[in-house]
Amino acid sequence: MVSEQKQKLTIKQVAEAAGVARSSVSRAFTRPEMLSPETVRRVLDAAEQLGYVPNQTARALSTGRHGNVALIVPDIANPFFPPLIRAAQMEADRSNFCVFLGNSDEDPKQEDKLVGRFVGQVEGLILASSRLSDERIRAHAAQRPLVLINRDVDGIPRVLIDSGSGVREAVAHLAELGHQHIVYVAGPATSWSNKQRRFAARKSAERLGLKVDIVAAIVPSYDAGREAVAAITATGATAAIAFDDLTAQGILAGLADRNISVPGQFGVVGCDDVLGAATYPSLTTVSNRSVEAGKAALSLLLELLQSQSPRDIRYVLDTHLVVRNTTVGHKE
Amino acid sequence: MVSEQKQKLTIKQVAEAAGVARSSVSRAFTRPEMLSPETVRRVLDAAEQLGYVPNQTARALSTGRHGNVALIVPDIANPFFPPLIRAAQMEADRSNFCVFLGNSDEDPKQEDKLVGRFVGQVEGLILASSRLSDERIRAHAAQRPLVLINRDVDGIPRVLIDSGSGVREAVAHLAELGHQHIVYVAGPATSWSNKQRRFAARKSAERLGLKVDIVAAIVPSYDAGREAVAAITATGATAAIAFDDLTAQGILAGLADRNISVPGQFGVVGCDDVLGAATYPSLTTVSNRSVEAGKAALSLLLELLQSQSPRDIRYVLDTHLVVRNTTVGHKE
DNA sequence: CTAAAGCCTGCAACCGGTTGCATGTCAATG
DNA sequence: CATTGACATGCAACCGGTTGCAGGCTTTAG
Repeated sequence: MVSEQKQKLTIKQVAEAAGVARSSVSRAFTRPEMLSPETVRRVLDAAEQLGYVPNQTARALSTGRHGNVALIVPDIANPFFPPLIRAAQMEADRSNFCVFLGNSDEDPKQEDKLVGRFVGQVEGLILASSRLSDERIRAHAAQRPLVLINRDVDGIPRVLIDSGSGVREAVAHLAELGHQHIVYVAGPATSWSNKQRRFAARKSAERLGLKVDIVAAIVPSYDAGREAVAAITATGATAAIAFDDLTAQGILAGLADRNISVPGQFGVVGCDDVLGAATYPSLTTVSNRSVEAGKAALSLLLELLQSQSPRDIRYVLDTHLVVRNTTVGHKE
Repeated sequence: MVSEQKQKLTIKQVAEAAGVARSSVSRAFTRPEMLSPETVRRVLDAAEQLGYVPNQTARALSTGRHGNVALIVPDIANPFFPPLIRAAQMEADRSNFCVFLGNSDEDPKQEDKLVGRFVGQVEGLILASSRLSDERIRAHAAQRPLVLINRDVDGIPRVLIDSGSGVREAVAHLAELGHQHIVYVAGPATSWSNKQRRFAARKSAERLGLKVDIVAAIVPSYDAGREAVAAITATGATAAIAFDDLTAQGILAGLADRNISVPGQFGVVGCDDVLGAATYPSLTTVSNRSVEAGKAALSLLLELLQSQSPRDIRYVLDTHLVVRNTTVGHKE
């Protein structure tokens, strides 16, 4: 029976109950092979009986291992992240790690502040789509093992979702459909993914002889996409590739406001495939590997914690175009 | 200049640099009013110059305050939770608290395990839509301040989103439209919200003289909703109220598969308003107060940590029906 | 001018574990 | 039978702060 004590259970009471030294109790938990099986059993029994559970904080203080990691994302509410967070969290769980979650709100200052708050209590951190400067990232990485997701900084272990491949497929797809002038609706300037997508769009459009314009949406959101439509139509393009699905969804709404039919008069492609087929028309988009990315980043971090090998790791996941109904007509 | 030292900075070095005792350094940070302004400045300068930052773990060990709270949800990827998590996290942030995030995966065992893992490192916990038994919740609440979201256990501080009010409005709305037989598509059996919604649906349907059937979807998800459609149509009802928007969205898909038009032949109402107007037709649903709930729960918890007053708090947020196009025709 | 009252600051114990080293026991070995 | 070594356990220092208490110095009151 676990008695409802006032939380006063320390290693000392267990030691007394089992008739051994405090150190033996400690070892019974952490290195039982050092003790005789008989002693281990006696200690464990006493602990069980008292309802003792080792104090994680005290342990962390003397060993330096907290069993915690931190994960910082720009916006939890952006549907790209929850599956990633979930995957990371479950992976951490398998190794009995706890994860701190931070929301930087797309703000480098806030992100910096969060890192500072977390760093003293974790063994390592993961920054997803970090908005920090390379310099700050390097500074933090010097303090603690650090893994990046969707951010490419030399020498820092990173997991990258290569949306370039999917975007190239998207451009080719649009070209095949006869579009000759497209627009890329950009996301946050500090976003690595955005740079990558913009570059891929421009590059492959040029190669295929398409004209391409860039329109900025700054913050990736439904509203930003909706507002960007004025600028988009002003370019005279006949199709848009948006930084992400949320933006694309906003664009769809903006086009509907103007009675421009999709895909008839205008084609739209998203990125990240976070909406499933839930939009109307269902969104053609670039597939997402966020679950794998979250899982990979976490296990990479744990691996780094084990072997202090500071190898330069760059793990890339490629993507593909998922064709739905915002580029090609349905039911025709 | 912050030198790139090996993390060896302790209170001791600062004490030496400033020419004071360790205790004075400690006080300079925690209770400057106890020291002469001159000393405080000297210590802070030295600390600044060395790049010293107090060790949170050591501090937690002696004070018992970790500055951490834990938040456990059944499924991060369920769009109901991210805004709630985000709100909670930002509220914690305002008080310099760090938040551990746990994903119970809808599994009581897992939830229990997570609580156990977190409890040693946090000052308090928040369980959102807990799947634990009342008994377990009480046991945990006895150890640490604990706030529930969408779970009503006597004596445990709780924040409840009263979807009952919105569901009643939904039933009235359907009755007004002429529906005489509706079905409630249920969610997880252990979910308080589910019980509440089912009860409200049944009760107000009876009062208005509608026939009501219950169909189970068990796990709230798109797929579950889609699969439930067979059972739904089998009842002969002409409208459904789903446990949540995800389920409702699945139902829309299932109905489309069967070429049943919405809202013409069948009416659908969701709950939680997590999809905005993104479905097609846009979903009539019950509004959600998850952001407020997250924020309220966190600040309630922090408040409890301050004043050890074990009052019985029950904070209720009411909801309303948001009428869109899955119940009444659009463009007519 | 002396005593009482503050105000600062340092000492040392403490939070609850972990771990290097020393000690003691017992069996294997020469 | 004495020596060596393996093994099990205890001692005490340490992780990096916090805090009750006491002492020294200055200020205020008598």
